[in-house]
Amino acid sequence: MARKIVERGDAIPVLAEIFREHGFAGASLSEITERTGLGKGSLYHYFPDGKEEMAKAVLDDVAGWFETNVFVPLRESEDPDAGIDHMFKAVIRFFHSGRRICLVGTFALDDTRDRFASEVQSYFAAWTRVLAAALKRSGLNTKAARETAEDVVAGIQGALVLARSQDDPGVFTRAIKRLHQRTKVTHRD
Amino acid sequence: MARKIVERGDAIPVLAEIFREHGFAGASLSEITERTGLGKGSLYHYFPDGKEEMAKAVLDDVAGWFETNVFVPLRESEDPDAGIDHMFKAVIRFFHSGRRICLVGTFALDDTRDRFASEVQSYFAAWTRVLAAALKRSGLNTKAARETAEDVVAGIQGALVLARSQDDPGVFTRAIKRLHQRTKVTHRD
DNA sequence: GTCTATAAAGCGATAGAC
DNA sequence: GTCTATCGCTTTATAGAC
Repeated sequence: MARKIVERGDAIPVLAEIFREHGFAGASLSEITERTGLGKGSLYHYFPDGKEEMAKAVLDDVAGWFETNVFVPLRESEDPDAGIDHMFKAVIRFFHSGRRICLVGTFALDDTRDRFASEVQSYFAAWTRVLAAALKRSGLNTKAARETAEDVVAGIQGALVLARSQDDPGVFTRAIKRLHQRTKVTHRD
Repeated sequence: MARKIVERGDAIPVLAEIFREHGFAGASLSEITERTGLGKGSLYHYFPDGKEEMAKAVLDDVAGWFETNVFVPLRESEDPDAGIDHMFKAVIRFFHSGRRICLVGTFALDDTRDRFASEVQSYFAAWTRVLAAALKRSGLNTKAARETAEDVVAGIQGALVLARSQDDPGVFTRAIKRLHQRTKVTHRD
């Protein structure tokens, strides 16, 4: 079951899942040693600053994933709509169709945000900015593009909350479909 | 500064704020005794089951607030749009214009949800259901009403996440305005 | 690099005096 | 009802052998 941890990087996905499940405060080193299979010695060898450094590494990893799988396609697709299609597909995959929550979103809500303020801030700022640029290229004016981008990014976060509250991933996938649809409709006002 | 705690009910708002700031796992009894001004003796006298009972009391209080200030107006306004207007005003007030996060939303995201599954579930289910009924009365068909209600409730949650991530309440208030607008526009498809 | 042992502090919760 | 003292446990983190 548990994949072998042979280097620092192998631990990151496991750490990410633990932080998602328990939040930063609720994630304990004892569970981390258990699920990574690394003793405290190894853990502090790889992450000298302990839990905080582990969370930073996870946030870095998430940022990298979004850069590669969401932002680059959004920026570089010749057809902006294709980039947006790609984003929604990546988002569904990343959040396991609504069964997995957004780590950065959880961190944003409680006082964990203050610990990782710049990481949390730039994750959502980058996402909104890059999506707005794609929407603008697809024909929206500057204001409509920014507003729609905020609505979509917030809508995704809210859909994750709602889906988990109902223990029903369908809430997420249906919300995503509607958000996707809204990016295709030309502004009418 | 700190209001005097003379009975159990007086402690609830303080507890609510502490859980909002730190989440369930991050809220410590030492901070709770400090900020409520109640010693552990009094605390366990009022809440024999400790932290879990405190959180339950807070969730109860939140549910009651929404029942009175959101659900009743949504159900009983002769003009459904007036009820919806009332809801958005109440929401802005409750979440301090985006400076305060949703306790139930935070609880929904990590494993705290499992502890308070039914409270978390019914909070969002009730909100969505009552709002959908109002939207239907205002002219939307059943499906559109349910979808719009989900989009609005999720949109509010997401806007809280986004606003806090950017440390900018304006993100919340602007998103609320757009969500409110969407409930007024007749369905066009 | 990885382990075990351990430190020092904080945790939630309880007991019992008043 | 409120307090202090304390229990037993877990926490993060460190030290030092291998």
